[in-house]
Amino acid sequence: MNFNSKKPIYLQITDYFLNSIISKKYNIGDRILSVRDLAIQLGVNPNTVMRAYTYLQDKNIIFNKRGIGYFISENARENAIDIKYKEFTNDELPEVFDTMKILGISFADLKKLYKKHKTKKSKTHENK
Amino acid sequence: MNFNSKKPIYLQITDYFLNSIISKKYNIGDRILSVRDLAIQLGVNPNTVMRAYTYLQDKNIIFNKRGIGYFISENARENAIDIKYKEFTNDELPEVFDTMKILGISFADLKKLYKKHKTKKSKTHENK
Amino acid sequence: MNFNSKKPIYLQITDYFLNSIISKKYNIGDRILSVRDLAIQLGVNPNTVMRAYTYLQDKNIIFNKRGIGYFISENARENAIDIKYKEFTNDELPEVFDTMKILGISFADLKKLYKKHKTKKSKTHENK
Amino acid sequence: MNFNSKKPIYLQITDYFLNSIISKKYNIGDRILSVRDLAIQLGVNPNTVMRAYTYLQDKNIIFNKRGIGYFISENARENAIDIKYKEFTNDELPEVFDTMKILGISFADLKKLYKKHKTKKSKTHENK
DNA sequence: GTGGTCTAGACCACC
DNA sequence: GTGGTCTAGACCACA
Repeated sequence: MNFNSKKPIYLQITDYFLNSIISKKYNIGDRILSVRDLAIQLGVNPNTVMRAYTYLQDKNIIFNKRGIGYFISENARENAIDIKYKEFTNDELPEVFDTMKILGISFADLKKLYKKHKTKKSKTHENK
Repeated sequence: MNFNSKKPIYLQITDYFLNSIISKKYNIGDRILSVRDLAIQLGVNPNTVMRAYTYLQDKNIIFNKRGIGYFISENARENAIDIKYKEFTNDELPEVFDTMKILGISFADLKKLYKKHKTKKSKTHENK
Repeated sequence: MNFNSKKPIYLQITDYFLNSIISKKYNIGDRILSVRDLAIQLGVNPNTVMRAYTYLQDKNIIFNKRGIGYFISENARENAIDIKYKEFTNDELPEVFDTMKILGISFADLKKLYKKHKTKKSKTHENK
Repeated sequence: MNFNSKKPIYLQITDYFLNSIISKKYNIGDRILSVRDLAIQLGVNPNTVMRAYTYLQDKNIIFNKRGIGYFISENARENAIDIKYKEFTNDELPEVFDTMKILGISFADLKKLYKKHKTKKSKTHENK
């Protein structure tokens, strides 16, 4: 993870977990890194990681076993998808659609931009 | 304008001007409200309005006649469109497309959401 | 406020606000002390207060006006009552009832303890 | 025993013994499971069980015969009741009564909640 | 070893 | 002036 200056680090951490859970990199019951260890690995203060974990626990994505660590919750994937989807439809999309209207961008235009984006992505993959 | 959104107020103000200029509510040479007056009208700190005006002046959207006021610049519309478009393709869209991928939302799904958004909007208009 | 060693300080702060809102010491729209000021007044670190405020904002008890401060939310009282009531019936009460059963304390006994508690309270008030 | 509750595990274990002794599931002189065995049975760290046993020994509920094991003490039941009762009247009850006052819950309301709690309990038993 | 709370203090964006 | 994020580091309870 290399941090995007824009978003707070702790939210980038939560995002990493949400995405990883959705794409099944983490599965129910998996233990995740301890607060300290993840902090060291990310070169970040434990408080920052703690903040991310607290958020995820609040949203029922992870849970804590006392003195042992944090684990992926039962319905983590469903909850993660739910959070992401709400964010998407309530925050991201309306903004995009409004901008489209103002700029006079049609849905057909959007499709072109979509294809361009996909090819760009795949190229960056090739270069690795 | 909703000042409790996540977006800084001064950016919401600049956005209002960008949009208004693009949709020709303001035209070249028009005088806009003084910092003071707009601040009062919006119930906002004059510093905040000042910041928006400075931003717009920086981007050649408005210009200042000392002691007289702020006016819409020559190429305001072109510049506004340019700013908006860059923001759209560089910041908003990639984020949206990435989220789509993670959530497994197809472009066809997006179209449905687009239509839903349009009908919702028009309904709110009718109700006014 | 003088802090109970048992409960975390930040939760005692949230509790103070919940109780104050329920008993109408704070009303909708009231501004509450700034993070810094409350921290100073309580002799506590601003982070601790911040934590309490973040919690209350999450629960829709208070909201933030950018750069201005925190204010009591629209439905603060309802939400506060809801939180307290759930805590009461889900956490506190079952424990009490279970203990009663184990110790063989009847509901009539409980009433006596209730009256005793009330008279004790009123006495402490008289002594002030 | 639910080890994810807010209560420390070692206290949940002591509670189990206190309750069992009060309800005469354990009697004077009975040997209880070794630290090791109980730890295995509960899927818990031996240190945690040890802590519970130390606590109980401190309170004269159990005693240790070196090299042999832990046994129920002479006045275990009286002591257990004493501990529970003090905890009940000094800690649990005042909290409950205070919350009642804040929420405007009368003693009559409490009775309703009491009845509801009893019927709920008996139903869960039936379903087993 | 684990997390949870807290302090002291910094820096930043925003109003 | 306001809050928001972050660091560094401490201390504690718990397993």
